[in-house]
Amino acid sequence: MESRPPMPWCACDRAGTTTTMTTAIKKGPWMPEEDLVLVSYIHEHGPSKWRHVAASTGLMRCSKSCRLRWTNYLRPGIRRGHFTAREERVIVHLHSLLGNRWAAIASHLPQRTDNDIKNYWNTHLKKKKVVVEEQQRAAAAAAKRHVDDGGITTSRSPRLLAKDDSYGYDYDARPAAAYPCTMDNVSKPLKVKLGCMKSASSSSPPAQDGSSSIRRPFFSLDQTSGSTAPLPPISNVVPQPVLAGQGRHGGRFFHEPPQQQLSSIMENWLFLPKQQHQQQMTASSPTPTAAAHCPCCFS
DNA sequence: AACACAAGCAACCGCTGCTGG
DNA sequence: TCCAGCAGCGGTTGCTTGTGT
Repeated sequence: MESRPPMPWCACDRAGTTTTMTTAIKKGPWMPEEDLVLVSYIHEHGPSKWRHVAASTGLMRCSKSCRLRWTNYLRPGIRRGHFTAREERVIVHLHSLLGNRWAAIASHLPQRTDNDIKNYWNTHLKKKKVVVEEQQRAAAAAAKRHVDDGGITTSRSPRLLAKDDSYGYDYDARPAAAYPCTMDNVSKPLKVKLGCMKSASSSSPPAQDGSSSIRRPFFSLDQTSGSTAPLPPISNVVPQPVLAGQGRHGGRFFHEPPQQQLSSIMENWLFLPKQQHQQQMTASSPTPTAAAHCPCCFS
């Protein structure tokens, strides 16, 4: 193995490449104060030019760290915590199609970050997948024995299996504890770590279910919370996307509404049994246009 | 109550590809 | 056309928290 000098994580780690970064780059968990600085800067200038963000804010963080913190944690509209049954199914199906292309998968779940999905896959779904595959193998072996014995067997497509509850419990019966899409992401750690939120009771413990006990953050980037946030609509803060999934400015986190919800075609494909789906596609789309956008018909 | 182990997740790392000079 | 800089992406790490003994 050829030994190379370790590559700097990002450009601002390189000695001498910036004039302002004369001190060590800070690593590790972000402090609430840093979050505030970053959010304030992005509020003013927008989430771009990450190198300038790092340099201008005085944060001793490299540009990548700033970008990651924003995209994975501070960005408004992201949902954290419990994944719903539907989200799980989407992830499982898209992963079977796309593999570990987390950003592509995340583009169909715009409230989730690729990092979140990746973590969720690695910690939850991968294990489930192994269990399911083992069950399928066992079932297939049993069916084969049945056929060998002269019996009748039926096959089920993976899609049918997924439409059922193949994981052994009823997803939809589980409570969907939606994490509020607010700047609680910032205010919660602020409250917990600094205890500086006037609106939060000093004696109340942090929310355990992912929801926040903070009644009114003193600022918010959330459009839907109806808070008295002094910030403009996020459309003013966040530059409108170019084309989803295209290139580095593909706006993977800032998709327009068509990406914010699954398209009907995609929903169709994900959640309907295959035969039913194909019948529907054939009936409803005499032209190949719709089918051309359907992953299974397309392939 | 204390310790060990496991799980979850935020952040780091480095490669890749796009853009503009 | 080439090259440097920048941002995106996926893999990995290590810290924190939860759970069992």
